[in-house]
Amino acid sequence: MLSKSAEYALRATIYIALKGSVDNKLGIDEIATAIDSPQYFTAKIMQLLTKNNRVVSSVRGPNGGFYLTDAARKLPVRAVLEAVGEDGIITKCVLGLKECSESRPCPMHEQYRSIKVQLKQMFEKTTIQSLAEETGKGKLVINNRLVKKK
Amino acid sequence: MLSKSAEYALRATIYIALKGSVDNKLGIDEIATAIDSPQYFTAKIMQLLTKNNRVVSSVRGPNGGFYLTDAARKLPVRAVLEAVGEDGIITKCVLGLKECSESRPCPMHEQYRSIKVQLKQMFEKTTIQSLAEETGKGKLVINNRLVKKK
DNA sequence: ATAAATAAAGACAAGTATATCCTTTTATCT
DNA sequence: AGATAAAAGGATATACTTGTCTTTATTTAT
Ligand code: FES
Ligand code: FES
Repeated sequence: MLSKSAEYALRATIYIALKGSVDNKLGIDEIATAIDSPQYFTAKIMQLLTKNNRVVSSVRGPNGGFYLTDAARKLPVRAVLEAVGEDGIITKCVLGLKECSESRPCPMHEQYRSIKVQLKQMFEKTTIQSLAEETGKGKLVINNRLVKKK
Repeated sequence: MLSKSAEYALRATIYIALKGSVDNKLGIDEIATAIDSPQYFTAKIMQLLTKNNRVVSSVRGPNGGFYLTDAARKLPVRAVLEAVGEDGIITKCVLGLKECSESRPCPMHEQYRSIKVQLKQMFEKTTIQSLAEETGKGKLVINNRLVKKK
């Protein structure tokens, strides 16, 4: 469905939204540990997310790290996918034809049409902030470790 | 969304269902040309589809080629995905967690739940035959060439 | 039986994604 | 100013996917 890059990018962004802030920036080691991802690879992906401050903000040096601005929190999840070059999932044809359109539909287009719309809406109407909020309040998980019992 | 292998497998299978039969077996060169796919690579994929006659049937030698049995025509599209080892799309978590379940939901699970069900149904309720029929009667396309004008 | 056609199988090449490590830059603190 | 902490950037390694080519096995037709 999504590439590893996209998966890590989404998990990392959600974690940063949940635990970080301007005065509590998160280090790459903490992030990678929290979301069960390979640290150095995740660092590379963060570079894509921070390019031009598009999604994630960062500062170097002591007490540096990653955080999200208020504006970034309002971005749709799709922004994360775009940052890692993975938004094909909401644009491409299931059968891999160059174009997906009503005027040139593939055999699965009819069946897929509505699903594609819903995928699109899921990634465009859901904001980073709303995902983080859900995660904060619930029993939602963002890594592969066992859920802690109370 | 899907791998190239899966895309070619689906396009090839649909084409064979549409144009082939026991007494009109299709050669790999014809198939690859028809669906705009690299011939040798497609041949490899056909080997996966014909393993144990799971989806596609084949015979070698003069007048040999690929075709579908009546039983195969009734298979769900999912069978093609399984043959190429690509059915993760209907089983895995969007965020790449090891498990996708109600008891251990990721932050996107709630939003994705219904889409996942629909994807599953699309691949399980649609048969190879029904796709071929749609393709046969309509203006549906299965390659990247321009649609012929009448 | 021999020849020819065709898929199957195997070996390899190229490209892309994933992962790790090392060096450089920048910011902070003393 | 100097030391230190942290991300950014670059170089490299590994694995997987995609694509090509050659050889082998099998079937059919002559
Ligand atoms: S043309 Fe294939 S999904 Fe739209
Ligand atoms: S747990 Fe992530 S989609 Fe179900």
